[in-house]
Amino acid sequence: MYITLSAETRPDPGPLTHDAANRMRPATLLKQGRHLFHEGDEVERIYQVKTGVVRLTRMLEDGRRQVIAFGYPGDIIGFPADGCHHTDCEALVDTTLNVFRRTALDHGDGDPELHVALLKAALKEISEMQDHVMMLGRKSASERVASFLAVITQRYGEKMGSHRRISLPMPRSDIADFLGLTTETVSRAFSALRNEGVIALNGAQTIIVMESARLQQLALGDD
Amino acid sequence: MYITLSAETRPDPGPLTHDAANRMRPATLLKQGRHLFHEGDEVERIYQVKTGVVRLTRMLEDGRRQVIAFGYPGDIIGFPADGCHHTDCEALVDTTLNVFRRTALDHGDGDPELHVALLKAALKEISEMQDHVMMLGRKSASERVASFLAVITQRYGEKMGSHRRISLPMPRSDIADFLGLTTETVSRAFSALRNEGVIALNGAQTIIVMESARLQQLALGDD
DNA sequence: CGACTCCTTGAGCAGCTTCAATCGATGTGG
DNA sequence: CCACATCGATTGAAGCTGCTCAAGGAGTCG
Repeated sequence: MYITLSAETRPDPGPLTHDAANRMRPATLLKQGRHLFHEGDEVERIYQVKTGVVRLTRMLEDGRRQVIAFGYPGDIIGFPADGCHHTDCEALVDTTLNVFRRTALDHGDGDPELHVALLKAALKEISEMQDHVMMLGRKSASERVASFLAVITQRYGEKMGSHRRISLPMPRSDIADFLGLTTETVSRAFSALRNEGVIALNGAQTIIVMESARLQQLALGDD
Repeated sequence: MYITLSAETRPDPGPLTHDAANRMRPATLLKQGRHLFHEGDEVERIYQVKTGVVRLTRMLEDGRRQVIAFGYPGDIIGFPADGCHHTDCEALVDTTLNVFRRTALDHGDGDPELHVALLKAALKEISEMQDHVMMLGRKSASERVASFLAVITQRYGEKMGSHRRISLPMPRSDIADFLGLTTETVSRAFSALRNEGVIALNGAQTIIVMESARLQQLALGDD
């Protein structure tokens, strides 16, 4: 999950293709808090999130942390670069994953459709990452938070009459490390949105988006 | 070109593979200042920079700009997402490019090696982009500038005794938009490095790196 | 030489971070 | 069932980093 605002809804988060589904190993369960892999591990498998949410992080020597992405259902996780993982991956909630062999990237495991699908997924990831770069490089704190909420709402929000409800499985610190901010700044931005009536908070995890159009405006700096 | 610090030197920036080279169209020339494509254009071809340097940018409605990447020799440019370009691409100097059909992504244009090579290039781009995200999200201005110079030095610096020389084909404003800073901040960071004897400036475009080890320390926040 | 563009430097300001205290939800033991 | 401990979230106050605005310098091209 990166910060991409687009009009179209998310494609079916099911298996890559019917054929691809036939080739993959049975889904595995990753319990909340458990790591799927660590930075530096050799890449042996590639995963697609089936249900749940995972977090991809990278660290600097001195402990500064960046959340690279959140993996939501349908997202492909664990693309290798020179053979090893460059992020840690941890489950934010109990998560099930479809598993593919790494070799599927080289020759598609005899399944050209799978190969093409993986390439497509990689291209989508590049594009979404570009949005994330734009956000980190050029958007203000409040714009970043609005962007984050707008994307989650658009992709994963449940309709509730004219409103939408989203649940945030990650703590504020993960959101902060994703957006390049501190937890305090994220919290203040949430409060500001609440005070303006754009969102309502129901505990820290559940958010009612009252004015999603306004949220998208704010995400683009249209204030 | 993203901000990746790694020990190994850059692989041969020649054509993807011998076979792939045979399949591609003859190299084209893109004069300095000319656009290869614009944001929103339909993707018809994919390019590999042969000589020269290009700049990939993305804009926000209100004019804020982010340089997503610089394309140096060997880099693949123009990966599509839902069929169209999401960045502008402009040549910073006269540039030659190898050209591939977009369909090479779908079925390799009958060349499986090419298909694999493109996928590999996409995976590398994802990894480098992750470094860029880490930098924008968590590094200070001086660390970003040091990272930028360290990478350029490592990959493209010419040896000059114990020093290395690099030439920066892009103006300060492009560096600033790449690093998520302003030109003034970039300029100040350059001056600080000069005052500390880490680099020497020979005009604005040519830089002598006196202490590249120190530069890499600074890039990682080891000050 | 003069005009232009880009780069550098300075001064003041704003936004975000840091540090610190409080609040609120959750869970545990008495 | 309540008191209390714990952890995350929120809010406040002060400080710092990087931005804005402005002026001057350096290289380039007519």
